[in-house]
Amino acid sequence: MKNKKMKIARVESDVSQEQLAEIVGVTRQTINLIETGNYNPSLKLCMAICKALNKTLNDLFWEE
Amino acid sequence: MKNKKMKIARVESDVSQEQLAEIVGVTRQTINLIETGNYNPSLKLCMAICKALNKTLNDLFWEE
DNA sequence: ACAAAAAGTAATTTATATTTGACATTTAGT
DNA sequence: ACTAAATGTCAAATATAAATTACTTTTTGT
Repeated sequence: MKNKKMKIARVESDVSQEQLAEIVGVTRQTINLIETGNYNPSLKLCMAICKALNKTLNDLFWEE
Repeated sequence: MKNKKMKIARVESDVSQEQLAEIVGVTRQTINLIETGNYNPSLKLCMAICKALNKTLNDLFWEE
């Protein structure tokens, strides 16, 4: 289950995986895993990513 | 940082910590930790809890 | 076409979420 | 007051998120 919404939001904000990683305090690989693989990030990390990209949890991580 | 919103939603749904734990497939202690302590649950668990309580991520876990 | 930046991926290690089991405290019903 | 259910909490073990290092592939710009 790729996270396409997060990737789109990141690209729209014009930041690279590496830049986002630095902003939220994780490594580039962690960001990449969330966008590409089946990964299960922590709530804290999800929140940090949302705030960095000016989105909410529902915007980036909610699925029906 | 207690999660009061989650506790309220759970009580409104009339389920105990133990029942919710069973529904989402974790132990009672994990549910208790989320409601009481400073805890950092996984996204998957947050989603499961939201669906069990008919709420969204923003409803239960978003903070500005 | 070429170089550089960005993205994908894998193996191993480290940090921490979650489990397990157990016990103490609080709450609700009679 | 008494009992049972629900909740709070702790220590130790296990599972897994995240870090680290390193390498390959794609994209992008010139």
